[in-house]
Amino acid sequence: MATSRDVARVAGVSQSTVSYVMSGRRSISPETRKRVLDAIEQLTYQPNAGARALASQRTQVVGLVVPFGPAADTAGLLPFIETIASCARAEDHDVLLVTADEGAAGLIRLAGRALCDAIVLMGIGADDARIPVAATLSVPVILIGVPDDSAGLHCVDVDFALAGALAVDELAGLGHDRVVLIGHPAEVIERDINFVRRFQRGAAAAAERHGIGYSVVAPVPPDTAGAREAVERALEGGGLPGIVVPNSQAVGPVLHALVERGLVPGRDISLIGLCTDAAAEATTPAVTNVSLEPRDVSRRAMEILFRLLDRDGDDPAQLVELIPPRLTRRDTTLPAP
Amino acid sequence: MATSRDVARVAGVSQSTVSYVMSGRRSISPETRKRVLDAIEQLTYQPNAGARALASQRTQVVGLVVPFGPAADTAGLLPFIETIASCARAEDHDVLLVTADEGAAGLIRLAGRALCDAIVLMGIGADDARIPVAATLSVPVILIGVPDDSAGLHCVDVDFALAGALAVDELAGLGHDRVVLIGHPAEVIERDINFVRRFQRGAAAAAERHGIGYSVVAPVPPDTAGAREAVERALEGGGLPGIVVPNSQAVGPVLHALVERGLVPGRDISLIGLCTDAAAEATTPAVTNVSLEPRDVSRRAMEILFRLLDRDGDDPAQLVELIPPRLTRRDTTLPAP
DNA sequence: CTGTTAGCGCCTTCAG
DNA sequence: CTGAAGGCGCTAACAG
Repeated sequence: MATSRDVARVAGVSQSTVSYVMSGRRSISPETRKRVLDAIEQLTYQPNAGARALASQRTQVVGLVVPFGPAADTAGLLPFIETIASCARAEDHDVLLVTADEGAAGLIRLAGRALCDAIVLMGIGADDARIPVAATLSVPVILIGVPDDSAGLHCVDVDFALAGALAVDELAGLGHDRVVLIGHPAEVIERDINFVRRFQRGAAAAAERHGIGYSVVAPVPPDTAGAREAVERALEGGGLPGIVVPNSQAVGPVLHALVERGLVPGRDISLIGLCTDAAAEATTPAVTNVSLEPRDVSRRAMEILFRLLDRDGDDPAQLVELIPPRLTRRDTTLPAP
Repeated sequence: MATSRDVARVAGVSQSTVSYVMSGRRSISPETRKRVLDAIEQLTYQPNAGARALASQRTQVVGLVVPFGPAADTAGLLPFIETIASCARAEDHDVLLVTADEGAAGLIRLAGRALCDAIVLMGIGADDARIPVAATLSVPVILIGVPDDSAGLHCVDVDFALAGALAVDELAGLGHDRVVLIGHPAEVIERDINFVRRFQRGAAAAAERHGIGYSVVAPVPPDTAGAREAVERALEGGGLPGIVVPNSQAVGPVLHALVERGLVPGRDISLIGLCTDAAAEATTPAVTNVSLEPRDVSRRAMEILFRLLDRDGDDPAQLVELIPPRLTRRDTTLPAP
């Protein structure tokens, strides 16, 4: 495997000149520059990442801590990972994947061994033991998700309170005089992910504003039986509530359970899901949804992270950035009155 | 950040002794050993990954090339990634994630810059341009998936031919006199992933063995309309065929479309899906399935990879390893006659 | 504009 | 059983 010294020899220059040609950190005459580039091509030279990291103190790697394991959001994770990887590559960085089961130790390892220049931390709990550790690391950290106390770390997330409000506003506008949240799965509630509360708070506040009823059915196992029972309980209050399902997994089963009872969403009753647009379009019928956009959130997170890495760019002023979701009317809400 | 020299100074030994204590590559007296370990703890020393890689020529990193992008298997990927990450950690390695859109250049980068010691390559096409490149790299490569020509590289995959046979055997045993494959989505066929053909070949051969009819409906968009039309065409042949859906995404919609037509799977007709057990249990009703086990495949792939990395272990004899799937009877196949 | 030089932090042979 | 020393390949002062 060729080294920069080999390149230097072939090009008839000093090794440091090769380095400078590659980094562009000082001006090089067109001729030598060309000789070096030719030699690089001829030898198919590529710089050794370890050596470069050692000398420059920068790895060009972003550590990504993903919430795999039992409580993983079994599918919703991929768009995050994909977007983060592609944003990283766009800035000439790679992504080192670490699973959350290492806990805070994983963070310490990433930073302590200089495996990466920056860390993206996902699956944030309301009271996450990793946050205080993350705050002391020698590398910038961005959280995807918002803990109760972010300890001075930057966070990005969907504005779940707004999401709740959007859903309830829509249902109130359609004439429903009460709304029911067919809630999050047990595991999410147990892990005390903050967005559950944020969503519910936003929804409840909106309901109050509109002077309509508000209740929650949770937890809901995302299967047929769980959905049936949840629907049962949702309908108990009498009348025809507007239903909100803030749980991708449960949207399908809930739709099903309604149809089973002879209630056709979009004709007899309204249902709004909290899920990506792609997921919303895949159900039958397509569900009116408030969209989470993992790609937008990830992109913004990476923007902030790279701003943090550039010493000359100012730190983003806001510590917590909430990406506004949007509501898209599809086939499961009543026609406008 | 503490270095091994700091540790050496605190412990009152030479720097190389620190190194030997950590690697265990030569015997150290219990006392010095303890002094060193204490110093390490006191300084919370962690070795610098770049320096170690530079000196030892080993990065302790596995490169993972995933088929993100338009044609990604939108959810089925996660279990692979998760298992690969956890197997890597079990061998004290990390995972560097690279997306397939870099193509062969990504492989060259991974190996050429010494970013990793080994590569796992996923999303293998029947005639994949990356294979010949991968075969020339300076690091071991394992393919998850089987190309037409593996160029001497090791591969692991599900035994799709056996999967097809299992499904058809079961349907024949239940008395169906013809089977219909409601096939793979267009994108998979276009990319010419090998397993489509392998599955169909296995299924067709089994049908012939049993002397029953065999036909394929494809491509099938994994949505309601696509499923409806596919079911329509599947039923055209007359009688009640046994249906096989070798496409996780399509199982739900196809079930739906059948029910819409008044055909209850498990009572009026048989349907077998090709999907993970988890996915099979999540449908309504739970679908009899031939299971793909991404975790088993990934685990085996990592076993082989680490065998390839240990110079003393012999290379696995077989270049291509096919993991046998298994059929689990659930609620969408007719009771045994 | 270019070359020389001193490390970056660790591994590993060689001496003792 | 331990130390000293050279080098892994590159970056970034420091000299011209």
